[in-house]
Amino acid sequence: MDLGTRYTPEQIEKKWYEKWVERGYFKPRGVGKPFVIVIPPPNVTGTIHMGHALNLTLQDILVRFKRMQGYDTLWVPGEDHAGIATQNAVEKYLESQGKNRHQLGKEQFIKVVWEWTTKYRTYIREQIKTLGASVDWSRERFTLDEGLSKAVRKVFVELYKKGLIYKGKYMVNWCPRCKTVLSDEEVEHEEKTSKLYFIRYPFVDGDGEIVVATTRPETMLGDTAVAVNPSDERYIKLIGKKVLLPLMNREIPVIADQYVDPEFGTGAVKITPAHDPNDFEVAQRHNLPLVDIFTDDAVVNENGGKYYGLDRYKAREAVLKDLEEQGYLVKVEEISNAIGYCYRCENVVEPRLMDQWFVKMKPLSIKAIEAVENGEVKFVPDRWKKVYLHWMHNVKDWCVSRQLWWGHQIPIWYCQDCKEVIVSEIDVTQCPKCGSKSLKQDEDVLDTWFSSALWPFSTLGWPEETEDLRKYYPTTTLVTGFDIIFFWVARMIIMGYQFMNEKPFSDVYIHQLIRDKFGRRMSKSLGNGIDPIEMSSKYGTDPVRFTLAILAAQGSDIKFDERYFDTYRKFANKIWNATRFAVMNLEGYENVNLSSLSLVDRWILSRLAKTIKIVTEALENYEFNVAAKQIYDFFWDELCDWYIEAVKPQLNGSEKRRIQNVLVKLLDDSLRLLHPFMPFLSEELWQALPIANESIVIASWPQFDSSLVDEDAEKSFGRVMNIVRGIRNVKAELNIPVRQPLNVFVLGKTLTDEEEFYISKLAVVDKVEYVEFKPRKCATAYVDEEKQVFVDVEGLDLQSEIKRLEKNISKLRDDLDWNLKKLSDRDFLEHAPESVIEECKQKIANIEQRLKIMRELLEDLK
RNA sequence: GGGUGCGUAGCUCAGAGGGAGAGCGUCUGCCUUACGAGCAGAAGGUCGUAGGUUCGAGUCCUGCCGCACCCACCA
Repeated sequence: MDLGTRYTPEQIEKKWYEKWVERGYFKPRGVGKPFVIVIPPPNVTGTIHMGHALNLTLQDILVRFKRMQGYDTLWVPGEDHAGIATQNAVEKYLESQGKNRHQLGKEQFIKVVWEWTTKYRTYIREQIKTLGASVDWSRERFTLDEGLSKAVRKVFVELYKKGLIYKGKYMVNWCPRCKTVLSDEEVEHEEKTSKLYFIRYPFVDGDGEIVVATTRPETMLGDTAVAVNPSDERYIKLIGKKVLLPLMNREIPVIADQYVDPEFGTGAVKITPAHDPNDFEVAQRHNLPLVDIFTDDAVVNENGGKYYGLDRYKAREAVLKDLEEQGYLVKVEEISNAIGYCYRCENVVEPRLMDQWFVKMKPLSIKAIEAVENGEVKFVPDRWKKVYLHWMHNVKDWCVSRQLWWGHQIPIWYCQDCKEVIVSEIDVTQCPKCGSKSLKQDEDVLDTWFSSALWPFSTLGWPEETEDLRKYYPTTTLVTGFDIIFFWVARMIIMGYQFMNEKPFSDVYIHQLIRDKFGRRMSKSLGNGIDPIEMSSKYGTDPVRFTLAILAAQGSDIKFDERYFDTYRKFANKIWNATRFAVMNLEGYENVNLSSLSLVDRWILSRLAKTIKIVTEALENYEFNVAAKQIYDFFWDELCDWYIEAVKPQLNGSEKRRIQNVLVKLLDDSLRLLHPFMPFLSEELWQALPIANESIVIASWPQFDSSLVDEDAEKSFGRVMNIVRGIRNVKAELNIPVRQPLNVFVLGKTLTDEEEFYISKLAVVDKVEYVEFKPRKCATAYVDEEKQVFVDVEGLDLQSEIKRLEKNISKLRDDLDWNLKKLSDRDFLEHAPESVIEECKQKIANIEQRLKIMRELLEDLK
């Protein structure tokens, strides 16, 4: 194969993916221990963003790693119908066409959404492929496909029959823009400075007034009481009196309720039962009437008197204006309070009293709590366990009905004649009680997360008892971001135990969220998003993946800068060229055993063995960054900068054959280690190696071979590296061109032939001479207790050399002092472990020896 | 009001009990039998702050100061 001088991702990435799919590599082998991941299904609203890219990359790294290790790996792909999000996206699209969903009607609208969905699913699929994700496309699912819809209905019906789903009238979160209720999790709270208005409510009997404080003056239109704390001395006498509600001229009572905090505001609260959860509860306790003043788009309704028809903000202005004019507004203060926003459209959520469907969570949470507490389901990093448990312990009933058109319609039918409520997994056409055919299905659909909660088993075929379900449930690992722990992870655990009687997965790896370089969330509105597909075509998919992996430390977010990609594109190029160099030199390669290894061979193979160990262990512990860093350092610093450089001079000699073998082994194993991170590049280059077979995708993972660990070689070559660095340093600091060959004198125990050889080549040395006395007028390159290395510099500037030596001596002396101090400390000697003390003594001996030598050298110069 | 995470080189971040690391940036050299997307060398840090534990603390504990996020029905 002919490798060009540059790494060109666009040329190598196109050709492999389809080949891999065609050959069925991404399907489970069917033998071995299963390793199963279900993808967090992307929403069909649009495109994949950087967070998906991170998510997909980490999953793919695990899957490819496990596949190479011989597991029966399965990664199930799919997409989520994403109820509100998709409906909103399509509505926006319609709007751009000058239409709205009501004009189309429900049936037609849903048709449009399906077309949209089909289009975006195709698009998302392409992006997942672009990123190289080794998912099994033959098992792709969609949360609204037939099988999953069946699962949803079955779950609903069963929960209903067990009394775990009920319908009831409660205070819910209403989004006036999306015109649907939301679960508590779907409301995002943000701390804002608001105005606190103090309003005068005069007593009916004309005897004074009571002042209430509120942030929402417009809701006074629906006030049905004023509440004070029963123990509040100031107001005790007023309890039971009636005030005249300003603007509305309604009489409402002053009541006493523990809920009121005497410290806040005036200690008197206006009670608007239909528009505030607390007020609602107060009203329940005191049998107060409810006055709903808003329509479903948060416009004042007919209960709002003259304000009828104004939206909530206009109404607020109008109410304030009138209050002020009529002298009811006492004062305005600024306070900070949390305001709830719809997580899909960012409009302010309106609390509303409505009849909705709920899932009773408490009984369902018991197993889900137990499982995480006893480690059956493990969070990584484990601090998320606390977050999960805190939520689960305080879980409230889950409002699951949505007033949307896009989603799983609730499988409940109401008989129009006998009012019977029928729950059924299949469509009902006749009332089982009265036989009437006049039935109406509940209009609402289910929360999109209801179907997501079933994902780990519904995708494997449940409720059918499929082979896949039997074999691949429970799944192994879930990889996701912390932003959906409550929405998704928690509910999957609940449903897994409820319907499969088993956990949905063993490990939950929670990765970071990707933010922009200023730490802000990437979003369309900020325009700060970085498109992974664009990055992929700009830098290559492999560099993008590697970048994401090496940034994936177990922190809580990644501040992202596009420049990172450049670093790892360079790395890819480095790998490309190192392999190219090797391949260029593999003339007449024959696969023979590694034998009679040279020093540098033994050194690099020892390093390789350790690298394999570190990378394997890191991946097993989800330490993606550690694994990636190890590969990077090993490949670049050790393999390229030292091994290949050391071996170059021998490539045309008699050593060639051995070096070829070592090089091939190094590249073979390195590319295998690299494969989960850079699948395309590793495949392309691996195919250029003489030992390649079908595909690196199905090649085996390198095994740690302890027999290759060679501490002597590491020590010996380590010294070679230090001496080489010393000589290079002399050259650099004394302005001698690196390539200029110089003579080197070695005093003390001689170097081995091999050491001498590598030093000569790597440091560009003309001649190494062993001497019995210190040579004069030479620069000191290296000194240890056994060896001293000097560089013969023509016209050595004594002053610079003295300076160099003095600098080194002073460093060494500090070093020595530190160690001496330690060793003279009785406490240290008593408490520190023997090995540490021994090490300290060793150091002192070494330093003293070196110091002595260097002082002599200095004297000599002076 | 509770909780979590983070303050380490100019920038972005690793490191989690035995004398501080990387990438980018900066400075100095270099056409060297793959790679200038490269090679060699160097400068740069009392590891936010004050205490504590320990023979020994970026590393463990506590307080404080900053930053970010999550949860919570005080209008």
